[in-house]
Amino acid sequence: MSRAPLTDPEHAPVSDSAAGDTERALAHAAEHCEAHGARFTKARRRVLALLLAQQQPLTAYQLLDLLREHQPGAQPPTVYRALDFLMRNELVHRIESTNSYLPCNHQHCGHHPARDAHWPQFLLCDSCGETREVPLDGALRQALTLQARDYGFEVGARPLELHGLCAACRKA
Amino acid sequence: MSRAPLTDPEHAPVSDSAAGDTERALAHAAEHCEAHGARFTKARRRVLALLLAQQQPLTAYQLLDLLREHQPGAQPPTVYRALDFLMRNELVHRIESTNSYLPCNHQHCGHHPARDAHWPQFLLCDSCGETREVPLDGALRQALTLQARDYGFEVGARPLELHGLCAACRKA
DNA sequence: GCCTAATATGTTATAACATATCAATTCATT
DNA sequence: AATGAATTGATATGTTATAACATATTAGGC
Repeated sequence: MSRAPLTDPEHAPVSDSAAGDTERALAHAAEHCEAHGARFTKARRRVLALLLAQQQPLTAYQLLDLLREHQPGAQPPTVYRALDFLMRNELVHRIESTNSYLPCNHQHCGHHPARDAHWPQFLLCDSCGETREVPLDGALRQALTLQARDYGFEVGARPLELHGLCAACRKA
Repeated sequence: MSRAPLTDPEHAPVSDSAAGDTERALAHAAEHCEAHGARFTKARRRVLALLLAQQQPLTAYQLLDLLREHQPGAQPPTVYRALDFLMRNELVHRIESTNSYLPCNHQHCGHHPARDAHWPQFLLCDSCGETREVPLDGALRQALTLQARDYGFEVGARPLELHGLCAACRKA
């Protein structure tokens, strides 16, 4: 897999609005953890901040490389533990088809008041790598559930990963 | 991941009907390859036979262990090359969420006259591990396509992996 | 039949992704 | 401060997959 170049939020120049978004997302994460009695430690915050600074999902080892710029002794378990914590707390998603991780955008899940319970869906562009998290709409959800029922199967709310072409890449 | 015990088609006793199914599937594969100018070699046949003898998907290294019973020098590339070939020729599928491989059942794809082009779907039981390949029905297919279109996204015909509970495990 | 180009396989090594284990530290609570 | 639970550090290892290069096999033209 070839992947795009990466950004370090504490070293690279970022737009004010992007930095503001990151701050807001970190503040939201801190609140969310507090509310659930989970400890949003420095290590966990740092990993989430690195993910938030990217336009694309990162693999665990890309994240590790970035982390080592601040924390040279970081090892794989450092990253994987932080990712496990963040995933358990619905702050990060894992994309199985690309072994990569990205921040939850909170559009699909319980953190967002207007949405049903967690059932995120990802649109993955096979051309540019864009990975977009969108809510699973009712019609699709129902179609999934019904088709599964034809086979006596009850589907769980695992993220769907839909590969294809994003709007920009379709034009080009 | 814990996995069920495995079967070696050339050593273990199997029912006549299962053996017959395997033979038919191998014959079908041979024809299919012939028709496409692809070489269905001994190595490839052996790997497909091992997969056909299982009730469940296998990982590449489980397959390697089985392969080594006949072919002690087999190495990872032996298995991965055979799997690549079999996947390119639509004879085997890879399940991304479990890093495992299983034979195509030909119910969903061009090999089967009554079906549309390749768009398999898998129902994966998180309790017993059953992995069932079923055709993606029209309603679900349309719902997927339409929802993606809302985001300017064009979905490709990649297999869907739906996790949940099979009928037997729901009862229990 | 023989040559040759293409395809497939053997072999070694390594890349890429992830977890087990145990010791040391930190933290919240008493 | 003492305790127990959660977290982190550190080392090693497990698991999944591919790169790179040598050798063997095969199909097709001569």
